Amino acid sequence: MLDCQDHEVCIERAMSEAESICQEKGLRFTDLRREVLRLIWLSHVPAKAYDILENLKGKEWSAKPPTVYRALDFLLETGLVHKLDSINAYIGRSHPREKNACYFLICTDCNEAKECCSSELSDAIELAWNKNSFRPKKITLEVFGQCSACR
Amino acid sequence: MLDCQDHEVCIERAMSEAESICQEKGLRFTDLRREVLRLIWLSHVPAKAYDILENLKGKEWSAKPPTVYRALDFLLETGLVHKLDSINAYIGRSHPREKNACYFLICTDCNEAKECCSSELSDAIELAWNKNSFRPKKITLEVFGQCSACR
DNA sequence: CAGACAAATGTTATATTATAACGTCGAAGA
DNA sequence: TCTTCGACGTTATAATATAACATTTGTCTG
Repeated sequence: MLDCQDHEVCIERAMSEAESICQEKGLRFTDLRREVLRLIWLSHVPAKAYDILENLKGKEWSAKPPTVYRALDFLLETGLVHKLDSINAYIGRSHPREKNACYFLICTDCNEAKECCSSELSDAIELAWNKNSFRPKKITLEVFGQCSACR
Repeated sequence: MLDCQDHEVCIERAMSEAESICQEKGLRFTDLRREVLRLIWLSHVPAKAYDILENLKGKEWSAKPPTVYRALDFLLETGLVHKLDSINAYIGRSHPREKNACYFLICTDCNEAKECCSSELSDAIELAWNKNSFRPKKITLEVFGQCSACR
């Protein structure tokens, strides 16, 4: 389900974009945060916190749960990753500078997740919520099904 | 945020509809399942599994986690409740006979959740996914924000 | 550069959410 | 009646996440 031609290139682009964003915002992109972000991008399926934790062990970090969760909090706040609530997993954000709400197609066969940022859809959603006189702050939209590769 | 005039009436309608549905489908609506469903409806905010567990204790049940989770599994499968993945909580389903996907507006102030079944919205979603040649099976759409009562 | 402060990380413990595995019992059908 | 299967009891543990406090490191200021 991956769209990119060369995932290595894709990861490097994401990493260097993260560098710039942190620099611009005056945030500290520490080795730990860098490594956690890289591990998330390296995974071809959304990464679970405790899997990241396992991957950190044996490297230079004293990896305990808070180690990972704090890095994840930073990455989420900075907009560098998304959390998929329905599966408790984390995925790299392809366009971290864009404010658009994103949606996810999660394949129940191969477990890959595709990030979608159709504004067409977010417009429909905004409209529907306005009718309910509800002021949306955060949208969780996760669709489970079968991706084209798995049909 | 509750729409109903008299929540007691609302609960009784939900309970008796659940009775009919189980009878029609030949499913056993046991006392435990009945009580768990009632506890979910009694809560004015989405009910957490371990809160339900606490409420079962002191009644006639030997309440352990599996007691509750098994009842919840039954209610979910039978379509009598929804699970809100983003907050790990359960809410009664207002129209258990309808197949429509439902969406939720969750107020970050009062914690109440409103169930919405706008087909307009689900159509927009279906369409968008079709463009991605993705075959949806289950949709999780949960919107956090401020409800009209809390403005 | 020293000192002070804040932010990041280390560490220990525990909270919260959920399921596996196996035993017992009773309702419903053969 | 027998038997079978589903529901529930019970014990244990897995999986996800955070609280609270200690220590280290980076940065700013003088």
